[in-house]
Amino acid sequence: MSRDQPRPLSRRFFATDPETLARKLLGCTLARTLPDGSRLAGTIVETEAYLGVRDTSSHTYGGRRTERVASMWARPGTLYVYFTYGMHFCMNISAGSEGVPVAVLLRAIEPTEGLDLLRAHRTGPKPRKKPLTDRDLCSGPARLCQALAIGRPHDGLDLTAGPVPELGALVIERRKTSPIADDQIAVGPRVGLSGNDEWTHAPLRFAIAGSPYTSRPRLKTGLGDGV
DNA sequence: CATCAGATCTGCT
DNA sequence: GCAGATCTGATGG
Repeated sequence: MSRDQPRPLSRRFFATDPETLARKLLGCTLARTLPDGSRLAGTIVETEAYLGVRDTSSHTYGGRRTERVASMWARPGTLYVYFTYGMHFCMNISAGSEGVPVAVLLRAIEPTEGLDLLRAHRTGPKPRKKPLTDRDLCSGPARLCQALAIGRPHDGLDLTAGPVPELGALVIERRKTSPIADDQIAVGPRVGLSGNDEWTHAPLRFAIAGSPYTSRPRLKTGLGDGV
């Protein structure tokens, strides 16, 4: 409440191939304002690219176009939120161009604002055996969504548009610092895939090298990542 | 730290 | 029916 208004990125920022977008997003601030005005934010530290119709691990492999994946086909900058494993949500941002179903999965952020509320969202009503550490708050695609209170209603949200009264706001803020250099980005295979082809092992997972806020399994740079 | 089962539901075969 | 872009708590080293 006591900060500048979030400055969303333009459509142009998202209108690129998913690998490029996955790299560009690293270091950007993901800011969420709840309907009651509370502000939550964090720095994006881990992403994955999903390459669409040719990518066997993409939800749109083979040109699949069902209601569920409609947002991946939408304009770049559209939020694609899907429900999985019976209890989790994961959020992606569509990339490329309208009609080209590629996207970037947000896998982890370093929490920077609203830590207490992020923790409350993650903990829920039941007491925990061991309290969540800051590192546990947003280090995983489903954790991230739970902490930021992102769910089914947010699917299809336009990240380049303003806030929605009932849903609050969600924006990627224009970066204050220079982009993360390629030699500071750790690259590896995507997480949680069950296939066993070239796409399963393709280096499409990106993280800020050395960040302690990424999800497990940790990524090695092979270039001295400082951890 | 590593591995494993269980939770819980939806879209598609 | 069944597998799925996951997470948690428990167990063993």
